[in-house]
Amino acid sequence: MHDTSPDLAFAPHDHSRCSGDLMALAEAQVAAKGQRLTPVRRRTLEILLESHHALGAYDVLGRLAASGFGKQPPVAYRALEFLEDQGLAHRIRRLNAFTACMHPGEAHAPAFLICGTCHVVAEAPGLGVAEALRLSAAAMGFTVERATVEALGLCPACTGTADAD
Amino acid sequence: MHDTSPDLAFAPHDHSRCSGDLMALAEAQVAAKGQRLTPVRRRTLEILLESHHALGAYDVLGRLAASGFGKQPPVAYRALEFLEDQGLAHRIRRLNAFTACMHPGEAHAPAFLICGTCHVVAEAPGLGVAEALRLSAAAMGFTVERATVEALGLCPACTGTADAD
DNA sequence: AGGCGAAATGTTATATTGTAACAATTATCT
DNA sequence: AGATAATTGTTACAATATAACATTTCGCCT
Repeated sequence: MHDTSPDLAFAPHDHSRCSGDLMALAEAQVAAKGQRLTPVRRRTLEILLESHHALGAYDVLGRLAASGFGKQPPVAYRALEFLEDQGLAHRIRRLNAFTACMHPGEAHAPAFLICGTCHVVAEAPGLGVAEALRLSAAAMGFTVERATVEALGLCPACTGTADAD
Repeated sequence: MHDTSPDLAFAPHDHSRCSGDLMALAEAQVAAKGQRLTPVRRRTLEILLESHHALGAYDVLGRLAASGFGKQPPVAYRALEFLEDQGLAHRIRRLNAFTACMHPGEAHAPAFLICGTCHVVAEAPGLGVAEALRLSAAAMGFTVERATVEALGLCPACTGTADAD
C-alpha cells in the first residue's frame, strides 16, 4: 500500500488508488473488530471516498437510494454512524456533513482543514493541537474526552485565486 | 470591574456580577463599533448570560417571546448572529447552541470545554491551540481563517461523580 | 439442516434546526 | 418633515436528525 501523504486532498492525485487502499484498510479494520462491513455500509464508505469533499447525510442518502438501498434518512444516518464509530468516517460539524477518514487505524486526533473556496476537506495531523488543548483544559481542571477541531481557510490550490467564496 | 478568571464557569460564583459586568462591557463594545444593542439583542444577551450553559436557538426564542418579542425563528437567529458578529456570543457547533462570550474584546481564540455531565460550557484560553493548528495547517500549505475548537469531557466539579451522562 | 436470538435494514412519522422573502416599523440624517 | 437605511416581525419552507416499530438477514447452536 502506498503512503497517504498528509496533504493529498489538496493536490491532484490518483484518487482511485487513494480510495481503493482505504476500502481495503476498512475491510481489515472492521473485521479485526468483529464487526461487519455490510453492503450499505460499504457503499456508504465508497460514496464518501469518491471525493475529498464532505457530504451531507441527505446527499449520501440520495446516492444510496440510487444504488438500490433504502430511501429513508435512517438508512444513511445509521451507516454513517457505524462508520464514525469504527473510525472510518468523521463528522464535520461546521458543515453538518461527513467525510471519509484518511488515516483509519492510525490513532489520530484529526484537525480538519476546510477550504472556503473549493470546499475540499483535509485531515491535518492534530496531535500538537490536541496536546495544547489538553493542557489548556487541564489548567482549568477539565479532562478532555473528545475534541472537535475544524479550521476554515484557504487551501494551497486556492491560494491566490481571486474568489474567496 | 472584577477579573473574570478562566475557570469561573466551573465553580460557584456571584453570577449576577458576572453577567452584570459582561452586559456593561457589551454596551461599550457595541457602541464603540457604531452598532446598536437594541432591546431584542440586549435581551438575547441577557438570556445567554443567565447561565453557563449553551442554549439552542429555539430555547432563546421561547424566552424572547415570553419577554414580548417576536415568536418566529428569525427573531432569535438574527439576534444571535448579531451577537456572534460582535464577538459577544459564540456558537457551539457540537451542541447546535449558543453561549455568551466570557471575554469580549480580549482578542481570543476560544477553545470550548463542554462538560458531558453538567453540560456547563467554559471558554479556555485557546491561543496555544490556535497556534498549534496554524502550524499544522501551514505545513500543508493551508491558511487558517477561523477555527472551531470544542472539547467534550469532564469538568472539575463533576470529576469523581458517578454519572457520566 | 432447522431453529433461535441478535443484528441489520427498511419504513412511517415526526422532531429539531435553520433560512428565504417580504411587510411593517423604527431610527438616523439631512 | 421627508428620505434612507436598519431593524423587527411574519409567513412559509428547507435542511438536518431521530424515535419507534416491522421485516429481513445473519450467526450460532443443537
